[in-house]
Amino acid sequence: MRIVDLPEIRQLSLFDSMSDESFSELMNAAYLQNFPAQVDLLHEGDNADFLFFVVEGCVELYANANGREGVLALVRPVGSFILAAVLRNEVYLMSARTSQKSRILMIPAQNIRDAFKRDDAFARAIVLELAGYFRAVVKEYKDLRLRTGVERLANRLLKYHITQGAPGFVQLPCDKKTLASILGMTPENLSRAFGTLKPYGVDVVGQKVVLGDVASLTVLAKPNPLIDDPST
Amino acid sequence: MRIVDLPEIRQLSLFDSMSDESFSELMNAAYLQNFPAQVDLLHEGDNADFLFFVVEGCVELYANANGREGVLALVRPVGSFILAAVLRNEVYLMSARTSQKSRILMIPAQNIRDAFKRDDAFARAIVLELAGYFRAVVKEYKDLRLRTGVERLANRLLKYHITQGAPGFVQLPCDKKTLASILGMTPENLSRAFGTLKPYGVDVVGQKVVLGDVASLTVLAKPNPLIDDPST
DNA sequence: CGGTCGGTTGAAGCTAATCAATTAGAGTGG
DNA sequence: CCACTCTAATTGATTAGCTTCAACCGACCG
Repeated sequence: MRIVDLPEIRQLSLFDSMSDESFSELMNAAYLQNFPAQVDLLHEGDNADFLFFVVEGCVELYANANGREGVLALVRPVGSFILAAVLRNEVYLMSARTSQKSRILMIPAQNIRDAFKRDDAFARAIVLELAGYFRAVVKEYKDLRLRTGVERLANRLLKYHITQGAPGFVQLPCDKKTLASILGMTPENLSRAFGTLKPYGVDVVGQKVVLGDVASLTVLAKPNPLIDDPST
Repeated sequence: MRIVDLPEIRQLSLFDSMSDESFSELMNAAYLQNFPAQVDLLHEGDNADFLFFVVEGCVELYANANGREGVLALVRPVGSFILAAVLRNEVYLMSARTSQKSRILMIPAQNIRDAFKRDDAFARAIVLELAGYFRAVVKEYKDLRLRTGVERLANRLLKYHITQGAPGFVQLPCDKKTLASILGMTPENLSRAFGTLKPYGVDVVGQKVVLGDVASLTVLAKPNPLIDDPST
């Protein structure tokens, strides 16, 4: 948990143009810690004291209001979270908890802000990172605004299908309760949505899903690159 | 419509740390144009050829999918839009149209990207701008996920009430059809939501709203700084 | 006038959330 | 190996929230 030059961190687009000294300095101030599942790492409203990276495992970003809770995103290796709050030195807008046993890298926010002020290449890398984040949230927002629950599920399955690359097969990234929350619905509703998709060749066993008729599922889902493509 | 040193643009946090030469160069390449209401300025999926600023008037950002349309945001003077797409040199995720007669500043995307590469202060200003955008969308997303239509309307009214600073009075920023879409509901539903709020002292006449009992409206709305505060 | 447009109201239906009950699975300990 | 437990997941019944369709109202405008 000291001066670790984790190659997977060093090679992130955020850091790969950074000088060795600057990067070492950041890493010397950082903490690498293992957490069990279901540990709260930070809570919305807290001051942004650290920038986080998921090195291993999985983290849920979630939020509460009016007695309701919603999972906004899953972060998997190697992804960062709450960069915007750190840079603006404001409070977190989302809470974060480990959803599995996870290894988390924590960099003090002040060190990030110092590096941002000092290192021009780092500042530029942050721009592209933030712009990507921004576009990702806009897509999530459009997904929620413009689609029904069944459509969101269908498109999510097709997205996993493409990224996982196994023809006709999809592995869900989490339990169904969490998936439901990510998709903005209740577990009951997700269960019924899977039922609705059965005639389109979707068969679910635990976290494994068989897509028996991708063509007809695609007709139903009407995937839209401006919502579903991770790259655009 | 040539080399205009619009002071309101020059003083934006995006540009105020930029050198005079760089700023002039940007402005020399830019176009300042007047548009009537209901003109489409750009469409989602188009290449990001320009960065836009609303100098006067108002612009709606909206998106379509699955036969539905939703207004995602209103941009008023002096605000920019689609900065993320320009920086990443990708396609727009949202469409934009004038909702009133508007004066629009258009800066070619390539000039923005050049300035970003060349000017360190500009790159840093962009970071803070993008981080603010990101947080704004996250708030919109939470608003939609965690609140009912009536709650969204109540909180929006309270937000306008604060920003407009007139005790007990609110001026709606657009017609009700557009407001409904911004709030993620149908015009009919918005009309009924206003009806629901009547017992809480909300009286609507055209685009003017009287808040007769801010206290009880606040109890209903349960405003949350992590969703409603523009500053955080 | 008639026409259009923004807005409202009513009725019906759909989507999704809630509540309640049950089933299925994954450990645990005897 | 079998109960026992705990949780995830499903299913059914009900309700809430919202949309849709249709009719209607009033203001503004030719």
